[in-house]
Amino acid sequence: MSIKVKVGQRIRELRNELGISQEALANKAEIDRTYVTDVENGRRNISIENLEKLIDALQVQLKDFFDAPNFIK
Amino acid sequence: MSIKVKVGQRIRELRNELGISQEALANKAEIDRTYVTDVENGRRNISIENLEKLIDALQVQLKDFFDAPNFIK
DNA sequence: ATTAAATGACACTTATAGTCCGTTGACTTA
DNA sequence: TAAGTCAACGGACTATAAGTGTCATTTAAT
Repeated sequence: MSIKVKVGQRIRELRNELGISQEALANKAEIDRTYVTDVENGRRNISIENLEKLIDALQVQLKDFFDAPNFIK
Repeated sequence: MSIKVKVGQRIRELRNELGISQEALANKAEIDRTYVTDVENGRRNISIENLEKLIDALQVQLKDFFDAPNFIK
């Protein structure tokens, strides 16, 4: 599975834990609503700056974002 | 400090631990040498796919890459 | 002091990241 | 009936990352 898909799944997982919509997350992270949809569905090769914005909005540390079974090799 | 700079510093740190040149790392990750220079110096907003290539080449897990004082908020 | 390896700086093209407008369909509540 | 929220998706567009070339500078060894 590609890193894009893994990142998307993890973002969706954490967003659902927060109980907020894609649009709410997008607004919080100050990125486009349609872009969040694409990222969650593994269609975007997101840059580190936008990934940081999303992870901040999801209120987790970078290291904890990547501390999930999906990312371990 | 921006995430770009932090990522660059961390890559340089891990590369030095491995004791390899920028060019050797670039070859391992199948990325251009000058691109690695730019990333290490915080001049590139790297994508998750290229970051994964570099982290793989540095032989660390994503979560361990971000488990450094620089990245903790 | 000269050579060679390693790194830095930066301009440039092309590929694609990311935005903005909208529509559609599934589901929910009134 | 609607009327609202939400996610998925498309098309057109703009901004910028990817990728490369070239020359300058540093560093270490001879």
